[in-house]
Amino acid sequence: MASMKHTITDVAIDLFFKKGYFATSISEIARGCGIRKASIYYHFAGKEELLFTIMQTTMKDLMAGLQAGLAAADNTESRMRAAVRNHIRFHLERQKETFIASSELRGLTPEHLESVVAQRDEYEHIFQNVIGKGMEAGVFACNDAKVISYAILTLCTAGAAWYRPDGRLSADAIAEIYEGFVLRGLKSGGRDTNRPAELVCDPWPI
Amino acid sequence: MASMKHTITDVAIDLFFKKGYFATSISEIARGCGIRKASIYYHFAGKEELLFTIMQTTMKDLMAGLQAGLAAADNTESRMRAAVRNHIRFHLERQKETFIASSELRGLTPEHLESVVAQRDEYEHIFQNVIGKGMEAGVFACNDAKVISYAILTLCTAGAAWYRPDGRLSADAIAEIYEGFVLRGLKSGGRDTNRPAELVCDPWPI
DNA sequence: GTCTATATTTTGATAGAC
DNA sequence: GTCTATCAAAATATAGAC
Repeated sequence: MASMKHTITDVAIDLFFKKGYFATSISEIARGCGIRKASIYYHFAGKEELLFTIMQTTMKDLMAGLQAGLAAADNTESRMRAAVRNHIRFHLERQKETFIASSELRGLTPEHLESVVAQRDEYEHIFQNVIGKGMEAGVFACNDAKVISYAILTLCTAGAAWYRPDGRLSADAIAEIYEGFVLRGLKSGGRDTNRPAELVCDPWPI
Repeated sequence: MASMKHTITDVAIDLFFKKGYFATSISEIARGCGIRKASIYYHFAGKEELLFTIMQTTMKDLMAGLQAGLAAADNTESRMRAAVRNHIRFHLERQKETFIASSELRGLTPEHLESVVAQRDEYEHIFQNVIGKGMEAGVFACNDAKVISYAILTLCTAGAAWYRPDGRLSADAIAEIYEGFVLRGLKSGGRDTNRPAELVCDPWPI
């Protein structure tokens, strides 16, 4: 059932995750698939195209999860919770691909880099919009939405770097802890809204 | 004043940060220093020793900053604030080195990896101790101190990946936003302490 | 689709002159 | 301390048989 193209992708994901993109050779990927390295070039133009394919698929699926989560939520807080939950869960459940997608951008050609960064920017923009709406509504502490979005996104993204599927806590348990931590951090009413509103409520001026 | 050994280290930090450890060659480092690649080997045993030196120095300085910050604070909250502030500020101000230290561990020999991981574990342990004390005292929401420590540490560490020294916000401004976000996330009294205390107050069982 | 064989380049590292 | 010269190994990628 599994095509060789699929097998190559899976082996590459495994090796790129374990050793890194630059430290992984075409020969190793071929060995993992039980074929010779020349055969790889029948399925992919080269190592970089393999990396690009992995990243593109990952970003597409990540975005789809966000859209689905947001569509099912009807107020600012539940939308934010859905966004955080999707982001952290996706990064734990598809750990290898998400880790590659966030750490191997330097392996892409300029054209492919531009394409993946565009996908990432679109995703971030939606995320920042949810945060910005919450700040405008006073549900979240007024702060710099862009920096806060980076904080939340990278926080979850880094989960792919330390998570162990056979570890003490399940992905669900971690997602619940993270969701609580992030939402508390966002909430207004605390003593830590320590900057004047007119200075920091400026979500997207680059 | 600057010795060649120092110059080599600086050039290597620059290139490892920009291109990654595996994608950087000894020739490139030599070119950046204005010498031939063979001369590098007079100062360092090889590329890996260069990486190890960078990482070791970075971890030592990071630890020194934490110790100094904690020594100047006298209660749980201010100790936590000092720990977070040191961590985020260090990762922004010494962006290149900290980025390398957190993303190029796979480039180390097993012996050197063990050494750096030991330094990192010691650092994490101190950090987790501050969090654990806050939870015991009821100052922080009772939660899994280990996971929360990973959340906070990776959150700040990732700052080295997106920070731009010439960007809209200074390292100080970002540090203040992060400190507020993290402390709010930690505080008890919110509605998000959603797990039984006896289950989650279990800081260090691996 | 996969193979063998090979071209080309580059790598990390060493020897020995100066 | 830095150089020239060189080595051996490994890399990506291609040509052409089957």
